[in-house]
Amino acid sequence: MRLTHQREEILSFLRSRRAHFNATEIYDAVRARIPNISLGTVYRNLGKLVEDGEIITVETENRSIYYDGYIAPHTHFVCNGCGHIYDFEDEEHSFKPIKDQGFTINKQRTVLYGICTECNKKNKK
Amino acid sequence: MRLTHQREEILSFLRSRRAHFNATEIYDAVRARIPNISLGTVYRNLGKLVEDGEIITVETENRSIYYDGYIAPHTHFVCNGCGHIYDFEDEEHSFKPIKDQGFTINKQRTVLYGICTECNKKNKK
DNA sequence: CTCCTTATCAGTAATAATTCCTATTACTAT
DNA sequence: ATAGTAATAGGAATTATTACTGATAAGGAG
Repeated sequence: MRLTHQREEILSFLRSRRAHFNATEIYDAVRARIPNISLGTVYRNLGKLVEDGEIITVETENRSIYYDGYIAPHTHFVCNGCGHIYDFEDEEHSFKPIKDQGFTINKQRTVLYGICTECNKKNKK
Repeated sequence: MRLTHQREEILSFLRSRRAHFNATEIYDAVRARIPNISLGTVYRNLGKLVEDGEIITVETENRSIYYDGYIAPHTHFVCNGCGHIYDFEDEEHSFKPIKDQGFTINKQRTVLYGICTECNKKNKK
């Protein structure tokens, strides 16, 4: 995998921010540094970076896929009030019964939905 | 919420099969019984049924949303070999640290990805 | 440093999934 | 029966993502 300028910018953007972005948001952010980058390039590189394990995807009930430069296993919380995605430590999961049946687990995703602390405070007022 | 013929057929189809279907598959299945039902109607009713808690959605790394008539909390396993989605019991999760911070959790989704027992067997041959 | 191969690029067209719109029909309560 | 509301079929529109094409540039060999 060649380390192109475009790929470098996309990866460093995702690594520099502990947040979750969809392809369009990444496109807009990277365009500030590479004005004529195309959306197709963003998608292609995001795909390659995921394949390579440099970043991960977060699938939620929202329509678009979010990309995350923080790749250690963790749980996501989507706030249905403000839409923000929060990171939390994973609780212990062994998935032993599943593995014992002969299933190979390569990837694990947990997404919680609800209302975050901030939005809960606002609602009380 | 009116229990229309269309809504009834969609719901009973999902309840009768312990499997996971996307909107097009449900459309095709229900069309066998209501030939002139429209895809828009299928989507609208799926949305209402989800809102009402009669069915749940499963978001995966595949592009389309899957709908599930089995609403008790459970974990999904997506096989990257055959594409089949399996159901498993949830392990115990308290999410206590998250709740203690003032977050309200309304919904929890865990999706595992890997290779199922059947596909593992086939690969060995 | 220069050449060469080939992955990658920008730009654009195509596809797929989902949502929206409009005229019409069905149900409910008066 | 009538008015008012909710749901429908059918199709158009939107959104997210992928595929295609000729041009460009990354990285290795000499």
